[in-house]
Amino acid sequence: MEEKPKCPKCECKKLRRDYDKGEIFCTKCGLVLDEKVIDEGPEWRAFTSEERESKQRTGSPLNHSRIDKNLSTEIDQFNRDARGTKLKMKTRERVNGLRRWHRKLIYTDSKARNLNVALGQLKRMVSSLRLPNSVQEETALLYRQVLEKGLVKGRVIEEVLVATLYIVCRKRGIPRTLKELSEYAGSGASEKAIGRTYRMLKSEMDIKVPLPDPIEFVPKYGAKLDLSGEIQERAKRILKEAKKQKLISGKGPTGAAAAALYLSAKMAGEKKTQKEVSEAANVTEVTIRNRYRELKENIDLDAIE
DNA sequence: AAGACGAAAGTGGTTGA
DNA sequence: TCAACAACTTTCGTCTT
Repeated sequence: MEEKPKCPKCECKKLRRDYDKGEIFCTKCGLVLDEKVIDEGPEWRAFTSEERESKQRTGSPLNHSRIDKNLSTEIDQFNRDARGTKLKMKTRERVNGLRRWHRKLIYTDSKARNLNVALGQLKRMVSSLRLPNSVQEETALLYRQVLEKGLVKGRVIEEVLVATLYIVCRKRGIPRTLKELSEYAGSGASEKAIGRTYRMLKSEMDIKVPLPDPIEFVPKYGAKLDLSGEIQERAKRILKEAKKQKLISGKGPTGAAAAALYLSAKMAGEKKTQKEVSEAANVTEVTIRNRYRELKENIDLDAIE
C-alpha cells in the first residue's frame, strides 16, 4: 500500500516528511508537495461506527483529545434528589451539603461538556487545515489547562480553541496566520475576537510565543505558485540577509515572504505577476511592491545568487 | 492591454501619556 | 481614555513593457 512517491520535479525519491509542519518536501530540489499528502490521517476511522448518539466520542487514538468518560453519569442522580421534596424536613446542614456537592458536580460536568465541544471542533479543524496529529494533541493539552484555569468562562469556546491552536502553531513555526485559522472557525468566532483571546491567553498563561519567521512561509507560498526548489531556496537566502539588515522587523512576515519569492522568481526568469503572488500570500500588490523595493535597494543580489 | 508603480486616504491595532 | 503612530489596504492615475 505504501507506494514510493517520486518528486515530480527532479524525479528523485528523496522525499522527506516534516511532521512538525505537516509538509512533505524533496531533499534534493526543495520542492514542497501539497500539504494534503499527509492526509492519510483523517480517513482511518471513517469506517468505524459513526456514533451520532448523545455523547459523541471523538474516537481519536490520542490522549489529550479524549475526555474522561465517568463524569456524566453521576449527575442525574443528584438532579433527582432535587426533585424529591421530602427532604425538606431534613437538617439544614444536610441540604447545604447536598447543594455544595451538586454545584461541584454541575461545575465539573459543564467543564466536561465544554471539553467535548472543543475537542470535536479541534478535530474538525485540524483535519481540514491538514495539520499533523501532534498539533491536535498539543492543542488539546493546552486547552485543558486553559479550561482548568477557568479562562474559558464567559468566552466563546471556539474563540479560545482557535486561539490555543494558533499558539501551538506559532510555537512550532508552522506557517498559519491567525486569519487563516479563523476562516476555519465557526461563525461564532471572529478573527478579531480570537486575536483578543489569543493576547489574553499569552499573558494569563505566561506563554512566550516566537515571532513568525517569513522563511517558514516560503515553501507554502512557493508551492502554491508552483515555484522550483532553487527559487524557494534563494528566496530564503534573501530573507535571511534581509533579517540581518533588520529590514523586516515589525513588518508582516507574509508580505516579506511574498516579496522575496517574487524577487527570486524574477531573477530566475520565471516571473510571476505581483497579482499572482499577492493572491497566493494574501497580501496586496502594494505591500509586495513596498517590501520588494526595500529588498532590492538594500540587498546585494549578486552575493545572494 | 496588461503589468508595474506610487501617492493619497482609510482601516484596525498598538503604545504611551 | 485618548491621541499619535506604524503597517497594511483600497483606490486610482500614470508610466512601462
